[in-house]
Amino acid sequence: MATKLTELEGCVLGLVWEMGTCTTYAIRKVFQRSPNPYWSGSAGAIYPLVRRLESSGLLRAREDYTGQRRRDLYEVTARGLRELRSWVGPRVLDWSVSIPVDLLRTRIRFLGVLKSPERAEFLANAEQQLLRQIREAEKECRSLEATKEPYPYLVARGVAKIARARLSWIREATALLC
Amino acid sequence: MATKLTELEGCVLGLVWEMGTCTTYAIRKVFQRSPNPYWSGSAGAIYPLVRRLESSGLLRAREDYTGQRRRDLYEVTARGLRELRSWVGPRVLDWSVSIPVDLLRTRIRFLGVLKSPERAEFLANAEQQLLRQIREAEKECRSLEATKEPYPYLVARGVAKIARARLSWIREATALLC
DNA sequence: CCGCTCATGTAACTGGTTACATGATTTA
DNA sequence: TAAATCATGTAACCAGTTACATGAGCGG
Repeated sequence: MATKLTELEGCVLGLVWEMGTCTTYAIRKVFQRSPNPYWSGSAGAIYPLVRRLESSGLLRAREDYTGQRRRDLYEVTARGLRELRSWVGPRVLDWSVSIPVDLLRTRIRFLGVLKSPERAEFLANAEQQLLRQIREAEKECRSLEATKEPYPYLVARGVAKIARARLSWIREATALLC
Repeated sequence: MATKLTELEGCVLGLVWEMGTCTTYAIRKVFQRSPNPYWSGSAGAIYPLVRRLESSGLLRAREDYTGQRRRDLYEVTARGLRELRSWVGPRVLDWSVSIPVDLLRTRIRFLGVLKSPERAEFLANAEQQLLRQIREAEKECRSLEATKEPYPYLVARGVAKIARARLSWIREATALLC
C-alpha cells in the first residue's frame, strides 16, 4: 500500500480498470490517439510500467493465443483497485489542485524580451490557436454529451473552460500591452 | 541556433536576462520560493544546466571574490538573447498553446472509481482548495498591479483566471454528479 | 561562537524519451 | 502478396529528482 503511483501509473491503472481487460498495446494506443500529447505512450515507458504494476500486484496478467500469436491480457486486482482509489482521492492532495504548468504562461513571463511588433504577433498568434482549441474542445463536448458518460464529458468540459479562460487572459494581455 | 532549449533552460535564461547579472544560487532561490512547485530548483538540475548554457555560449561567466569566497556571476550573451527570443516566440508553437496538463483533470477522468460519498467529498475538497488558490492569486494580482511591471502581473492574472475557470468547472461537475 | 544564509558542487537514481527490432495476423 | 495493424520488447539516452557534502561570511 501507499505505493505512491506516478501520474502515468495512475492513468494506466485507471485505463485498465475502465476497459476491464486489455493488452499493453491497447493502453499505448489510448495515449497515442489522445489529443493531449503530454505522454507519448512510448513502448519504452508503457511495457516496463505495466510489468511493474503486475509485479507489485496491482495488475494480473493472463496469456492468450490466437494461433501462434501471443498477447498478455491484464486486469486490475483487488489491491490495484484500492490503490487506484487512493490515487484518485477522495483527499485531494495539494499538489494535484495546484496551479497547472502552462507553457504559454512561462512565455508571457518573459515576453518583455521581444520587441513590440513580435510581441503583438505572439499574442495574435496565441489568440488564433486558442480559438481553434476552443472550437475543437466544444465540438468534443457536444459529441460526448450524448453518450451519457459523465467523466469523459467532464474532462472535455474542463478542457473547453480552461481554453476559454486562457483566451480571455490573452485578450487582456493584448489590451494591456498593445 | 535552433538549440531547442528545454522549458527549464528557457526559464533560467529568461531569469538571468531579467536580473542582468546573477549567481546560479540566486536562480535556484527563485524556483524554490515560487509558489508553483513544478520545478524544485534542485542544485543537481540547475548547476549542470547553467554550465551547459555557458559552454554553449548562451551565458557568460565571471568570477567574483568576497575575501576567500568565490561566486560565479552569469549574464546573457548576444547569442543567448537571440536564443531566448526564439524560445519565447513570436511564433507560438502548437504544443506551447496546447492543453496544459492538469492533475485534477486526470483524477476527474477516473472519478468513477470512487463511491458516491467519496466522490462528493473529493469535489467539495477540490472546491475549497480552489477557493483558497483564487484568494491567494487575486491578492498577488493586487500587489503586482501597483508595481507597473506588466509581465509578472499578467502571470498572476493568468493564474487567477485559470483558478476561477477550474472552480466553475468543479462546480459544474458537482451539479452533474451529485 | 553559533546558527543562518550564501554559494558551489557531486552521486545515485528515476521515469520518462526516441529509435530500433521482431514477428504474427488481417485487410486491401 | 503487399501493406497495415496487432503485439511484444530492448538499448541508449536525457533531464530532472533527492540526498549528501563542503566551506566562507555575517548577524545576534
